Amino acid sequence: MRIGELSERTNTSRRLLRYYEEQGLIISDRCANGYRNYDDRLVDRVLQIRGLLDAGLPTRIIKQILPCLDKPRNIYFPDATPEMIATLEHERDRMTERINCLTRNRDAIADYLDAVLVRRDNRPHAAAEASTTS
DNA sequence: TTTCTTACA
DNA sequence: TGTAAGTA
Repeated sequence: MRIGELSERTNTSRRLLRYYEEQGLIISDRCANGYRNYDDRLVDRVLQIRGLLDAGLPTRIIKQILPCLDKPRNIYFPDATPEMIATLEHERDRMTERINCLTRNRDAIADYLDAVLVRRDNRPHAAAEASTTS
């Protein structure tokens, strides 16, 4: 498929797809006219890259660990250099920290929402609620 | 019409 | 990342 289709299927701009390729995150072959041609499997790969990017990983790290995250991973794991292990452990911890941070902020927002909504429900104009309660 | 590259914000 | 220009 050409870049336009991959773009639609992954909800990723053409600009970004070319950038990912430039960073070595994905590859493509070229048609006679110079147009990029992508394998169907790139759809999942791009989605995975976006997920990693959302998780806060920089593209240079993603480029390193992407091959470690491929499907038939557990069977063959020859890509376990000490450096790679260290990188993965570091990123794993970073993600955990990020998750904790997100959790705290989500809870803070949830608490605020609860307080605001409860107060609103207890207001006098809430006739139904008031009569039922008293 | 779609894609390409390069360059600027 | 988006957008513009000039092509093929």
